Amino acid sequence: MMDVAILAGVSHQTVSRVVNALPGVKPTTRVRVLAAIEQLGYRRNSAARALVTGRSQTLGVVTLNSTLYGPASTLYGIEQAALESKYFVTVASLRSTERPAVRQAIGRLVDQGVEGVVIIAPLVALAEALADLPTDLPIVAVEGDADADIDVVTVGQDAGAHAATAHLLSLGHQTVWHVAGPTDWLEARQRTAGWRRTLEEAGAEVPPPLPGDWSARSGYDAGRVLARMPDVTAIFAANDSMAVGIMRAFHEAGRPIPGAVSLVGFDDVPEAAYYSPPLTTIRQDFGEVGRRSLALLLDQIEAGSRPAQRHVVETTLVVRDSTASTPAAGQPRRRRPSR
Amino acid sequence: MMDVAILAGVSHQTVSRVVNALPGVKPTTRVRVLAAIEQLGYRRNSAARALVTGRSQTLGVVTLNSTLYGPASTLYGIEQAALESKYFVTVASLRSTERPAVRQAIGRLVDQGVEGVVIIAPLVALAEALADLPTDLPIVAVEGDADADIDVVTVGQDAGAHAATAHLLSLGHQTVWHVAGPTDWLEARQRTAGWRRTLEEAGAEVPPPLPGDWSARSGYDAGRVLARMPDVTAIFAANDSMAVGIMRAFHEAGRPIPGAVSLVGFDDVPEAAYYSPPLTTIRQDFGEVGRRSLALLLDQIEAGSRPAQRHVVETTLVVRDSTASTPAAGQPRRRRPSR
DNA sequence: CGGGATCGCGTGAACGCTAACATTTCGAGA
DNA sequence: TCTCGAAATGTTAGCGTTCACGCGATCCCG
Repeated sequence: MMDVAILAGVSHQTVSRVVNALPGVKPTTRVRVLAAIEQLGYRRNSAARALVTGRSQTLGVVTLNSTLYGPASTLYGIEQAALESKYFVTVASLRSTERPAVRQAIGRLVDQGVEGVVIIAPLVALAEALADLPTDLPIVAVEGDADADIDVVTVGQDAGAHAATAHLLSLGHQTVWHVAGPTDWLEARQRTAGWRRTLEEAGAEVPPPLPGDWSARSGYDAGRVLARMPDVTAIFAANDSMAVGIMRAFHEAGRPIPGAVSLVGFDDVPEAAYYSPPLTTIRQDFGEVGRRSLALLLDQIEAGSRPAQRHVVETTLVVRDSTASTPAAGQPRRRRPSR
Repeated sequence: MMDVAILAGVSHQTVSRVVNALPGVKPTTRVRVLAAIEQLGYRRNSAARALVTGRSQTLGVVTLNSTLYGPASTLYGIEQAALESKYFVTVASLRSTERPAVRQAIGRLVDQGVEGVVIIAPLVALAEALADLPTDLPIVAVEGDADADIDVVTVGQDAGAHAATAHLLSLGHQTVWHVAGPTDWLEARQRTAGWRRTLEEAGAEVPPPLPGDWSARSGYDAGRVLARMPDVTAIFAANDSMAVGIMRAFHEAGRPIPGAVSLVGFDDVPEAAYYSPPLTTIRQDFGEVGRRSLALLLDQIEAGSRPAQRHVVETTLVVRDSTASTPAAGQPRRRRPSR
């Protein structure tokens, strides 16, 4: 910066004013400084700036497994929104779902000097892990516990699960079976709860949910069990990947979907419209989740402490071909993928 | 730090020595300092440290669309490896595939003070964009151009495409059709090239490749075209998502896979084993790509300038049920997903 | 028992920038 | 022409570390 100042024949402070676009610099000197900057290829040192201003222009994102469609999409949404607001995003992946792992990840980010953190780790254990955290650190939890005293952006899991279950019931199914996600994920619990509530309200029998871990493999395992049970006519899978496994298992068992069994997934991954059959599912707007999270986080950073807020991003039921009315209406509809 | 020093009755420099685990501190004073740190909840300021050391402990990752399975997995691999080496990872997504967008993204990261950059943006335009970059910035390109004078970690696209095509030919197919990825992606070009080479070497006819954009939708569109052509018996899709769309189109057309047509994908996404039919595909080890990229980058940072290196991560052909010998051998095999 | 090597720790400066204040320059009105 | 205030620019200090020294205490060996 000093070099630029000398070359432009001004003081370093004036250079600072120019690079920060502060007022009070005569246009002629401004261009002179700009020219010097250009000539020397000067870039301001962010570390020095962060040191003196106390702001790093960096946000942290803690994510459990950024390979899954949901977290990856949310991360993408956050990053795009951060770009708009001139913030950087640094990521920290969790190695386990244990409480110390969460603390450690956040600790790492704090050490690096992030101004705030978004946690995309919808774990039950998270609420506890957040308890013993520096309270002055702005935090937003995606899919976090509503009871915790922090900002939360959440997807309408309950409403989504309700929509899925009600859709199946409205098609005439006596009840709906459920292949659940891992029980230490809040989303999984909420989807299960929404499913159960809907069945109870409809006076339908509530069969035991089958355990899954989001993977197609676990869906397949659950599907093999369900395919052996002749009275199963409707299934709500807690995500699309498991639905794929279920479809596979039923295909192998010779029980057509939706001919014999109707199936609803959750997520609406980009491929969902092209599965065989095209999958009826609950669409989540992950991009919106990312944007809202960031907005909330920036608001906290600006405004300082304030009452915790809670945003809900609603889901959409996307009806495709994996659901049909019962009793099986003869030949399955065959139509082109809708989307 | 000064507060800690005073509380422990030492100088700030001794505190620095303790937090950096440098030798030359008597064990008794070390514990005293540690106690003071604990008591005051001291954390060292990374900005100050970065300012004086000139090292930010931060790496940048430029990615095109971190929602796709490949980039997301690679990013995950890089982050995990960076964690091992005590580095942070900040991400910068590209908004377009244009050359200035790449420069801008890297510029952003440099402004933030990253020590090196991994570019996961296998674009043809990338090689050019890299040309006018600060040469002293350590860079590794994932799937970058081999001709460029930078480190490259690449997947054996050509070998993978060869394996896929040769597998189909070995099953007795006269030739293999190809649904390609976007032409501005290097990977897409290389897969197409490997496919073409294999056909030519085998003396098979080379049909025109159909264009795609990685999405299931584009695969479906291509599949609808191919399904109308009775002489098509084997297809190589440039990724698994497009293969899903192709499967859908053939299903609708009443042409069974693998009964009438054999299909091979590329990537081996986690769901591939559970599609209907389970998809024969080329597995890519994205985690390994991430690890290697990071190793190369750290090596550059340590060693300074050195001749550009080139690493190839090989692929594996995973044979499942979407491929069969021709002429169609009657009933398709039905077996449980392998994986 | 003396002297040099080693150990343990402290002092001062510097990293590159911005905030706060001080100073100069300039134009307008009396 | 002089005065005065606003605009433009400069000066100084300090952000929290680490680095390069320096200095006294301790140790070992002849």
